[in-house]
Amino acid sequence: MPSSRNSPPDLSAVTSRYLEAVYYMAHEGEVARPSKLAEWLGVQAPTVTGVVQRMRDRGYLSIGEDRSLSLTEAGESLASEIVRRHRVVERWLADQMGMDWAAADLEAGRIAHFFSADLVARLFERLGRPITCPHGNEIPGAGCPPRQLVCLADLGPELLAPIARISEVAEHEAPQLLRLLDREGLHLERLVGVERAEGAGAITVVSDGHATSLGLPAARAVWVDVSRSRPRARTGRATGPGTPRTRPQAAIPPS
Amino acid sequence: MPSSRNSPPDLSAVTSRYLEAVYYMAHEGEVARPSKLAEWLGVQAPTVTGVVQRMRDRGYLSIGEDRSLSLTEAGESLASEIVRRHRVVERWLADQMGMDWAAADLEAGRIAHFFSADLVARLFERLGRPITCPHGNEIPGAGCPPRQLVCLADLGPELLAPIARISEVAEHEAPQLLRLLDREGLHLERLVGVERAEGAGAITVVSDGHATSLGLPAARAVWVDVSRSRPRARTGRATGPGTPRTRPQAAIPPS
DNA sequence: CCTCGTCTTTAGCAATGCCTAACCATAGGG
DNA sequence: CCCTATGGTTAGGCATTGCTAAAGACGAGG
Repeated sequence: MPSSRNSPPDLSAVTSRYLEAVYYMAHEGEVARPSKLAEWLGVQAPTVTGVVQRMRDRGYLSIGEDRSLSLTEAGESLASEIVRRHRVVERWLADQMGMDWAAADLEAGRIAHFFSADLVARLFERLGRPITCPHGNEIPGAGCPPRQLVCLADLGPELLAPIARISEVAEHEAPQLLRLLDREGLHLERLVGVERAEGAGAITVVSDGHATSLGLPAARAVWVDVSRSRPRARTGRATGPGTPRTRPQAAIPPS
Repeated sequence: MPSSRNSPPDLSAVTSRYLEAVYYMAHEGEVARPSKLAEWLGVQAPTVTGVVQRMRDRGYLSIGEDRSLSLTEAGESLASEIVRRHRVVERWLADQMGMDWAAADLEAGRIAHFFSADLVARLFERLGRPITCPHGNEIPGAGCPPRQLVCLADLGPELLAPIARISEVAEHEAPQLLRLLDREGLHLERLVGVERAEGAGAITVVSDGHATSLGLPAARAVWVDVSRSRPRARTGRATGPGTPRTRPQAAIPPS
């Protein structure tokens, strides 16, 4: 029993990060490209070329005619396990270690790759089998019930709906957005509506009488669950039982 | 602000592990040698030569005439911070994640290097500022009160003393020892005494009427705190208040 | 003294992952 | 039609961390 180092190396941390990044982009409807990866990971373009080619040779992803990257079935399955780890660990950091979203996401991205499957399973159980990460992205395999997500940029003016998720990509690219949302009280589960001025390139988010202006990129990063929406009373009183489309929803954040 | 990768590389995980291993050996009175490191780390000897030379060139350790390795002041200080991380994380894994000692030690050794200082500090606080790792080794900088440790192989027959620590080196080299101790009820804080047969190469550990035979290597791995010892009643009744040298000590392990 | 075994180092190679410099290719603008 | 900007790749290094094979060093035994 001399060695334990000769086995074909599992996923390296770097490869895992590439898989994770491509997964996020693909699942947000973006086209994953080498340049985006380079920016996401903070490395130079040629580095990406090399790693991506190795990943292609190993069957984790394919490179399209137009240089777009898409995960193979094997890569997708590996990536979703990686994302699962990331989000479970992130949940722990945010819920039990008291870290803010941005810090928890960053730290989880660094350390989660090294956690054993056993430890992740224990964390998952002890956290009460959470179904999303702290900012609402689903934990793969955790049985998240179906949601109908619409970003604020696309939310019609006649609905109030609870904030359900902050895009992973936006969070990565603009962590200050998280701080803004926090300052403005726009937390998960908060019931919000949207108003638009003529071609202003921005929307106004209204919640409980408080209004906040968001630029379009930010408005595309915040998603509400319209399967739990209610019609919006234009007067500001939003609590009349007027045809609640689904179960009523408290406007206070949980716990 | 284009780059954040050009800075002089911090300690790599591998270098950290080398520092940690040398630290353990030095603090257990062993002479750290390349061959021991190779075994400890599960790599081949030439690999050790290379890494150790690099570490010497960077001023982390010095290589003696006789090939013995000793940490420099800088190396010692880095190592104690690494050990601190390891033991804090280990404590978390054992206390809150329900992992057994062997698994917690292994996992901590793999993941602790990647935890940010901030996260380690948060863990430390939330664990109630523990002063030792789960098997009694001091957490550097945690203010462990002074102890007078003696290994079972050296414990006189006239004393009962509480088990205070299981050697890190022994644990690494013979994890099955931990399972044995657990099976036999020899937990931390358990009051034990020792009996010897003539040159048997083994001792008998007696605790509360229960006796366990330990070989010498194992007997050298288990340490008791004689600053909390009491004289031993030869009859087997060990609970008379006969001149308790210090505060009395319950024989039950804590929670 | 020779030999064997153990420990260590040298030499040489490979995989990862990072970089810079330079080259290619394609899409627009003029 | 050319020129340039953008995005990629190729070429060529470098550091780290592993490996094997082989050589040196040293002590214990015959």
